[in-house]
Formats: sequence, C-alpha cells, structure tokens
Amino acid sequence: MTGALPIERTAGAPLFSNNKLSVLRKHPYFADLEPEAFDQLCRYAKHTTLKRGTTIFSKGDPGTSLIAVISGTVKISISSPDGRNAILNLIEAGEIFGEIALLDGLSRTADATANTNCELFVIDRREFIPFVRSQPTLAMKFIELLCARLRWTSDQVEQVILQDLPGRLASALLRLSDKHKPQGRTISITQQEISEMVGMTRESINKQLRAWATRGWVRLEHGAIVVLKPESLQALVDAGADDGE
Amino acid sequence: MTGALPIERTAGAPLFSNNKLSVLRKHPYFADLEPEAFDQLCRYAKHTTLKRGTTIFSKGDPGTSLIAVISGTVKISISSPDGRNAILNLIEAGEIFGEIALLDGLSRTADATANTNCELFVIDRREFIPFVRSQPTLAMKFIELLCARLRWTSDQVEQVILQDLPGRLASALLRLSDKHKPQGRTISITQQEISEMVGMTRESINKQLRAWATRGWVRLEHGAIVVLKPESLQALVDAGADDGE
DNA sequence: CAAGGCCTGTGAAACCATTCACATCGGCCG
DNA sequence: CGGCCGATGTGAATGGTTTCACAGGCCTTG
Repeated sequence: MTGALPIERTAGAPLFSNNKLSVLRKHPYFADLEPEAFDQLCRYAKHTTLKRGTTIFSKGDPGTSLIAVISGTVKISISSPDGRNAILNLIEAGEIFGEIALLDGLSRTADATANTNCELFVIDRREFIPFVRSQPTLAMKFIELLCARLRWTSDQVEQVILQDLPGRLASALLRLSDKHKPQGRTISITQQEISEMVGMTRESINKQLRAWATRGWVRLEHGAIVVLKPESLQALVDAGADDGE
Repeated sequence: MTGALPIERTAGAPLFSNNKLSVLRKHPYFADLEPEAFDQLCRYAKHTTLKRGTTIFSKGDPGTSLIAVISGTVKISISSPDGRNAILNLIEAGEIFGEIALLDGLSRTADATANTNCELFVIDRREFIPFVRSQPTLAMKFIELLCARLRWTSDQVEQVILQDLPGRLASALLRLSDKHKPQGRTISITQQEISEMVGMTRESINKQLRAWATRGWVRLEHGAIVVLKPESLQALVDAGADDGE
C-alpha cells in the first residue's frame, strides 16, 4: 500500500522509469535476480501506454520482445477465418508475456491486444538467447514460467475436451478467481470474454451463470462475476458431467 | 544398423546400456551437450521395458524423473471422473517426456501409459534443478523443449475451441502426419485414439473419415490412416467451419 | 443530458454430435 | 483352425448448443 521501497537508482537508466521499473523488480520473476543482470535486462526496456483495443502483436509476427504489464490487462487470443475467436489467457498487471517467440526465435503463437487501457514495458532484445544463457538464475525463472504456462494451457485442453458446458464454466471461474485472489472473489470479466475462453456462446454462458446465480453460487454484476460458493463449483467439476442439480 | 558409434565408456556406467545410451546421445536435446554433462545426467538412468498398457505415472504423482522413449510409444492422457479420457500427446521413440513436474517440482500434470510395448530410460534426479542450473546448454535445451510443448498445446486449444469436427480432425491428422513424416503419410493410430485426441466420439470420427475416404482424401486401414491429400485437409482447416463440400 | 454502444437477459427453432444398438471385419492365441 | 476381442462401420433417436431475434440496462462520450 504505502512504504516507498528502497530501490537503488540504476546508473544510466532514465529517471522517469525508475519507479516503473520497481514494479518489475518486485515481481517474482525478477525479484531474486542479481542487480546487474536486472539492469542489463532493462537497458532495452521502453515504457509505453496503449489504449484499449490496440494490437500489440499478431500471430505469425517475428517476436523479439518480452512484454511486462505495469497496469491494465492484455488479452492473448487467436481468431479463426470465420470470425470466431478464442481467448487463451488474460495477462494482468505484474505479469509478463510474449516469452515463447522470444525464447525459441520463432513466430508469435497468438495475438496480443490491450484489453483495457494499459501501461507496458517492452523489453526488446534480439540477442536474448545468449543473455539468458549467461544468467542461470534468469534461465531458471523462465523455465518456471514456461512450466506454469504449460500447466495453465494443459488445464484448458483438459477442460475443453473432457467437460461439458457447466464443468468448463465452473473450471474457468475457479481458475480466474485463483488469479484474482487478492481482489477477493470478484472476477472482472465480461460474459463475452468468458465465452471465448471456454469456447461456447455468450448466450449459453449467460443462461448457466443465471441458473447458478439463483442458487446463490455466484453474483452477477456489470462486467464482473463474484464467486460466492467456490466449493459448489469445485464439486461440480470433480463430479464430472452434471449441471449440479 | 551397423557402425558402432565411438561412444566413450562412462566410468561406472553399466556396460549393457552403452548402445542404448547412444540413442539418447544422438537425440537433438542432448547432441550438443558437453560429454561430462551428458555422463552426469545419465549416471542416474535406468533402463526399463514395459508391456502395453502399463502405467508409467499418474496425474498428481510427485515427479522426480525424466523419461526418454527408446522404442515404442507412450500415451500422455487425462481422464475425467465419468470415464471419458483425453489424449494430450503421443510420445514416440527418440522423444522425452515428464519434464514439467521434474523442472518445477510440482505434481505430474497427466497420466503416462505405455501405448505399445516399450523400452524406456528413466532418469531419476531429485537434485535436478541445481544440475540444470549448472549447465547452461542443458537449460537452454529445456527452454526449447518447453516452448515446443507450449506451441503444441496452444495449437490444441486453438483447434478444440475454434474448429468444428471436420476442422479438428483435419488438424489432428496433419499434425500427426507431420510427426510421422519419415514413415510416409501413414499414421498408425486407431480411430478410438484419434477421437480421444480431438475430443469427439469414435462414431463421429468414423463417419467423417469415411466421407473423406470416398473422396480419396484419406485411405483407412486397420489401425492406421493414410493421408492422401494433405492439401485438401489443410484447405479445409484454413477455410474455417465447413466440412469441405 | 442525450445518444449510442457495449453488456446483459431470454425465448423459440434448427442443427449437429452424442448415445445406443447392432453388424462386420481383422488378428491373435490357444 | 475356431473363438474372442478389439477395431471399424452404420442407422435412428435423443438432447444439448447454437443461431437468431429482440429487450432492457449500464456507462461513456460528445
């Protein structure tokens, strides 16, 4: 809340970004990195502000940058030729994204767009591989990050293939409320967005949510969902195909 | 076949496994690793033979081992409480699996079972993290591997969410025939297995395959599928929802 | 504050995959 | 070489989702 952190000034780093960089510095991925390594990493960092809806990169682009979200949220999605689109992840303040193409040197696997107005740090490093190679701590952090992503994505596959609509929706809500734990059980997301995360239509999602709302499992607000009985949702997921009553 | 590789004997390593280890040594993941590092890695390797159907590990188990497939194929899958199950990947000879739990120290994310009789190398290392940390080349290899897995899994999410049955099936066939490229365009897989990879019933898959077979796009054999016109399948995927005629 | 645009809420009809119930075929094994 | 079991091939009925067509509500913007 309060409490200005004792972040030491980086020689040569522009003054304006110092307190912004501290956000990165506090981040679990970078927290226990040696100061010099962190400085080297940030030497190529550019601070940017984007308006909601702006495209950050598109699937297929070559990727030479890693992006950290300072504020706002970024949508990672894919769209099909016939207009449907799928949300793979929502990146919140304090998280980073775009690491895959940067690390393996291939093209971006998905589209990234600003889902709200947001503030970003773009770390552009064409020579990223040798840099990571020289920093075992950083390499291990990326390994952790990739593992976490893999777990997230595998979960998504699992649910989309194995579960029916209620199950998928329940899983998605639980996963999202986990991420938002600090903010209580309120998930800031539209029903449209959720529908694109689980791969069903907004209408179907709405009807299911409504059914749960009358049972007191969730409360629906404008642009947000409050999970009131995570246990009930979890039970539904564990039980397999069944809408819970 | 012939040509004994000039693999130097590892002091202390059992003689019997030397030619087996050469399979690992030739593998892209380990090929350009320093000899001492490779030896260290293999010091904990155990050679095993399993019969079809044997469980290698289950979702939720603690994971302290990395497994390399010498021959046969291993099925990575997940099952739901109500009996349905989903195949996430099929690991073929020359590939490795089980890296996630080993690297992040958490539990296994899926079940692994021998899909055919197979020969494995189990590399058990509880102190794996410090080991990887001390070997930048190995760390980079794992980063590459994780990126590749992430691309594979994201593709799967994309297809399951965005595409309809024909699209998913076509994508799956194309991805599988890519992996089997050396063996021609014949994919050794049952329709049951494919149905579990794309998340639809065997009956639906069979009907679609049959429709394509009459058009000459594929040929169905017992326990195998031959892709005759990958272009047609690809066109169908690119075109979006549409069964191709 | 008035307007327009997203977000939510709902119902009826159409559609497509599942489910269920068999029949055939191919291989493996005793 | 029979028998069995796993794999394939089909059809009819069922049911859950999508599609389509609107109606309010909330919030932002001029």
